Amino acid sequence: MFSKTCEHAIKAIIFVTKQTLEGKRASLKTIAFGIESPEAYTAKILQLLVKNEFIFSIKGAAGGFETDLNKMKKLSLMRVVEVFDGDSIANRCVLGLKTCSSRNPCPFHDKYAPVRARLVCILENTSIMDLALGLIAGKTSLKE
Amino acid sequence: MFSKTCEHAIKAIIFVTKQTLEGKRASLKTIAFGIESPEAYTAKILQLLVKNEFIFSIKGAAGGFETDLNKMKKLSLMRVVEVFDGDSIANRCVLGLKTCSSRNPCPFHDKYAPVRARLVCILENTSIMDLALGLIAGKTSLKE
DNA sequence: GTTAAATCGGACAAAAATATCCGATTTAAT
DNA sequence: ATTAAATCGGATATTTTTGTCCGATTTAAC
Repeated sequence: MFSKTCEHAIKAIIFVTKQTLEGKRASLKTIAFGIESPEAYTAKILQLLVKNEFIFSIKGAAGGFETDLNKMKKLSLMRVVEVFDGDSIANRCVLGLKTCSSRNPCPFHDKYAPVRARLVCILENTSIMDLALGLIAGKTSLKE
Repeated sequence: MFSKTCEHAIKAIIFVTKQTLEGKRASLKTIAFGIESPEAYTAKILQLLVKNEFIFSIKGAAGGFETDLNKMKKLSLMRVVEVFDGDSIANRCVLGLKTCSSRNPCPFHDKYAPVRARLVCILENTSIMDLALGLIAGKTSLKE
């Protein structure tokens, strides 16, 4: 559903938010270990999260990454997904047709449309904070 | 959602079913043109469809591909997807965790589970014949 | 100021997915 | 039997995605 890059990004921002909630600054190493993703690749993804102002970084000794908790309450999963995977979740035809729409639908369009609408709705109404809180509560996990 | 290979496969089997409904045998060329997919790649995919007994091929001059219409009434989209993409649609964790399940969920698992269940239900209850009939009725399209 | 821990950014590498090529084989039509 | 249209199957090529490397830069701590 999401690209691997997007998966890493989602896990990373949830992890950093969790750390911030716990009063800890998260280093690249800690993050990569915490979400079981390759360190170098994770570094690249964190840079993108910083560039998009989803998280911020502190350079120098004892530096790392943090989030703005109030921002995370408002930031939807949808916004993060859009940055990494564009609008493919919401718009791309499941059979790959360029011009597929309700006016010119592919054979599966009408059956899939309500599922997609529901998915988009959930993505828009789920905040990163929601996901981080579930993690802190021990109800969910980012690792095997 | 589906791999490109799976997309081509779905379009191909719908197209062949439409042709069979119209009393025409479909050649590779006709199919590739009709679903706007690369000819050589489509040939490969048709072979897989044949091997899985979703369609059958007639060799020699004036040969091509056909489907068993009664079979297409019963064949669900889900079965086709499973052959090409495995059970990833129904089971793979959206964040890529190996052991994600309702017992050990990733942060998004519980929110996504009902959407996935609905999707699987629709895939299982949509037959290839359903999709081919929509195409014949001119309500849907396989090309831009 | 020096040091060391950390991010930053661009080039590069590996792996997976997508797609092509081409000769071999089959077989319907004549 | 011959021909020609078509599938079959394995090797290969291209493209995209995923992931790595490494030197440059920043900056907090001492």
